[in-house]
Amino acid sequence: MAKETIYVAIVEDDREIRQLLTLIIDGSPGYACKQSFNDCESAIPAIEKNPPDVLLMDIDLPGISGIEGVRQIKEKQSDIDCIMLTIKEDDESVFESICAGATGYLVKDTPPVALLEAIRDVYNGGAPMSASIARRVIGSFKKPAESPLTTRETEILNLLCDGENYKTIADKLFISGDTVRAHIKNIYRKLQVNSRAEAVKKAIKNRLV
Amino acid sequence: MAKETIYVAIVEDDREIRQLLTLIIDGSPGYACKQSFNDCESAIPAIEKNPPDVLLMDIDLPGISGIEGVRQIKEKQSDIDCIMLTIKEDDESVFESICAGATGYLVKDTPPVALLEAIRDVYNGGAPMSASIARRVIGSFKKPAESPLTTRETEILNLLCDGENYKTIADKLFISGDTVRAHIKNIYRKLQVNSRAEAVKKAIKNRLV
DNA sequence: TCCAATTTAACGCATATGGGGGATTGAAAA
DNA sequence: TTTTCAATCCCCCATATGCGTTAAATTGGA
Repeated sequence: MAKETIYVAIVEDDREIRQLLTLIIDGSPGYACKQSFNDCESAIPAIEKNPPDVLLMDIDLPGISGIEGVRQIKEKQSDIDCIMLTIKEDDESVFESICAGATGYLVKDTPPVALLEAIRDVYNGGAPMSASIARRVIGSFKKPAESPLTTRETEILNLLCDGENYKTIADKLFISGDTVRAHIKNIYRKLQVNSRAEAVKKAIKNRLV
Repeated sequence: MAKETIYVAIVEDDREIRQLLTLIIDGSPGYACKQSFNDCESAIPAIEKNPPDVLLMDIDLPGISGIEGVRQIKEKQSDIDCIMLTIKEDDESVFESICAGATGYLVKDTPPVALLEAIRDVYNGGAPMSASIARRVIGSFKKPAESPLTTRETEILNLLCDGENYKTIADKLFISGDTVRAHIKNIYRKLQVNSRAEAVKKAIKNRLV
């Protein structure tokens, strides 16, 4: 399995980096750089005609961004594994890329051997990420330690998120509807919202539920 | 930096695996197995007194589960990096573990060298994951390709999630309030909900917004 | 070219919701 | 001991919401 050649395509606007990447890939047995491009505009139609196994995509490109490029390519050719190359690893770029369909995310100073490993990894069904990026992704799942809400309020917020109305919440908690209303008023005040929809949104986004 | 010794603790109920892990770790320069335990009940107080750098936690334990164990340990000692060891890699276990505070997630047949790498990686701020698990985590960010909603409905759903009322939605889209209501009825039918709260919840959870 | 889906629009009605006010109890903190 | 806060309960009221029903214009395929 590790013997077959993985075909790679590169989209990178810096000529030196592009040539360096091509050299690394073509110079390693089991890897071949099929195509390389300056920008998404030329890459997208060419890749559609001649799809690689793995695509290395620079995130910062003139014209169509790497993120948008991945989005368009994955739309049509979901079987191509895309690895983003980046210098900036700010949250937005990382998560936007992932949402767009990227399966790997490497910082540009990744050493050649790690780059080749990442290509192999993504080809074999993995999702290679630089250490700090993996930590960031994992971290986005953790719920914030402290909530401004009391336990009772959190309990009610949960039922609120399920679309229960005041009466059914009251019945489930064995309290009066007016008490439920009182709690909900406090919840809204603490979350700084003034409707159920906003409360639900904030609750889910902030992982209060 | 790579010279200092990383102190590891192990919680694993299978005696053979536990001894094997201990041997691997203690037999490798730069690693030391500080403590090992059968179960969380004995591990939690001991770890609190004598905290390791990295904790290897079996997910399937009698009594307190590995996930719950990590939750309790991270509550008090958030600086300990926890790596889950597992045979099952079903979605619930993976995501529950991550939410509980685990930063790494390895399948049990991970080769010794990869295990040591993972320990080093997590110690250096990474988040080591087996290939299939990383892919799963990344995959959870991708929005489902097809939504049952039309573009107009999605547009309205977005405003709905922001807590806008019918009138303001109507104004923003330059249509009548009744039309907004009509769209929302269709949205509710397609999402199989019957309140705004449920719609918002489903929209966010299914990444329709 | 015609059908199906989408988008637009309207009316009536029962109920849920959100905002305002005020009050009591018990427990925990200062 | 006093005071704060959580949790409980009550009232009024304007408006938003959800449901049923109907129907036009538009659009995109088949």
